[in-house]
Amino acid sequence: MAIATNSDTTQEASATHRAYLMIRRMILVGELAPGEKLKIETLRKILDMGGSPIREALTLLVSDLLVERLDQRGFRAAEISAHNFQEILNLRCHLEEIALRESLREADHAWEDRLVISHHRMMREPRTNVERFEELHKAFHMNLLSGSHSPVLLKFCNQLYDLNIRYRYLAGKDLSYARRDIGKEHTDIMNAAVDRDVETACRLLLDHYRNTGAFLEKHFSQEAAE
Amino acid sequence: MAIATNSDTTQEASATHRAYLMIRRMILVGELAPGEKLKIETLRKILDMGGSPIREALTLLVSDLLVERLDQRGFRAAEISAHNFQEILNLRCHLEEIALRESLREADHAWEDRLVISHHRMMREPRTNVERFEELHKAFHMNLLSGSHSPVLLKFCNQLYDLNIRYRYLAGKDLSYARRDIGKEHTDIMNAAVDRDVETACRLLLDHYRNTGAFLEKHFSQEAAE
DNA sequence: ATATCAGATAATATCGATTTTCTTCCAGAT
DNA sequence: ATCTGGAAGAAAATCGATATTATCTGATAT
Repeated sequence: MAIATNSDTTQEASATHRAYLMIRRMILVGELAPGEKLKIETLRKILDMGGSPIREALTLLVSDLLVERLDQRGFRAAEISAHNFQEILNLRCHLEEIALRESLREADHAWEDRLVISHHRMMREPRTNVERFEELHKAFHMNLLSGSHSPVLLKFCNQLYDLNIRYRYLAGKDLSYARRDIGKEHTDIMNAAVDRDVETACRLLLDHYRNTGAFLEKHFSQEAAE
Repeated sequence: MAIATNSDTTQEASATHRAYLMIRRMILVGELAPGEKLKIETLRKILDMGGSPIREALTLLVSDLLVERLDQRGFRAAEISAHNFQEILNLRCHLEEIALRESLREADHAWEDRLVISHHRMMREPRTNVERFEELHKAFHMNLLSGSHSPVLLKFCNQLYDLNIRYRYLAGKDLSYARRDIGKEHTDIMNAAVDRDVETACRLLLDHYRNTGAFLEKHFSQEAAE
């Protein structure tokens, strides 16, 4: 749940956890394509470990909805679809609004600090390292909600965030933030949140998501038409 | 996702799936107490299989929030708390309302058939076999939402349903339906749903949950006071 | 030509054993 | 008396091998 700020998490911890992080990353950024068969043997060679941690990592990813399990025929990267994209976007808007309202209601001093810091870090990060920026971007959005005392709700939001970001990667790393002034949007959201202006914060947050959503949707339609 | 109507699912399928169903059941009905350590070796003997399927089943249950994984110290049944109970109840109300509205918006003929049938089966079932009744009860509630074309949302509702039912079992099998006319409540909900009366259906459904919630809450407080 | 079946092949699922990691408990030092 | 260090034991995590199950291929029958 915690958003790691340094990325060498991959070195330590258990084989299962390493496998989980690496496979998850590969699916999110599209190195493993949607629908692609995930063979244990292949992954074993890539990750250099036994089958058990691989299987366990894949099992974890199944419940993240990033991997699908086929009866007794192994695993594959989850399929994508325009419908699924819309569903994720829609659910995210619903759940994050609930979480944001609760977060602002419960928010304390520590929450405000976390929010400001993560905003600052995100703004300072150059867009050159896309994955690094996305990590900070996610941290900011999750911190926005982190005042909420609903771990389950936060878990759902976290999951949906990842599912969504995957579509963003698949649409192409470069074009994601081309047009809009993303920086200002984030700052406005943060300010409304810090002011505890619930209605404005919710409106801005949902607009933020829906705009990105509409943008990506357009991209997918173009792609489908080609 | 499909609600099995016959319960001998336990015999067929993979070892992993059997382990999953059995451990899940044991946690839901309270045979495995909240916080209880789930040792692989112990479960191996009980379920008579190797460690791998057990681990995999436990991993699946972690994402159902029915099992907690402790760093490198194995698994245990998820803890319970009044706060967690309230969170589940609250989230359920939010999510099921979203799902019900969508379900009624999209509902077709097949949905209506499913709903009526599952209602009928639930009403016919004697309360003597609690687990069997709970299965049908769940099927009814899930069918209510099943018109929705949001598999992710339905998955969340399904998960939350299980988390909630666990508290009901823990509160004591007998007293769950003591006072209210549960039958009528369900029938009223179904009728409003079939009439596509969205507002009434939502109101009745949420009242239904909140009443049961308040009842259980009272029970837990009493228990805590003892 | 198409469909069906059997054998061969490949991949998964599962097991039993090994390695690693935590926990406990006791001796010795402060 | 309390704290620290370090074995011994228990448990989890992981590996390599085996048993199962699905898939592919080609031959035969329709």
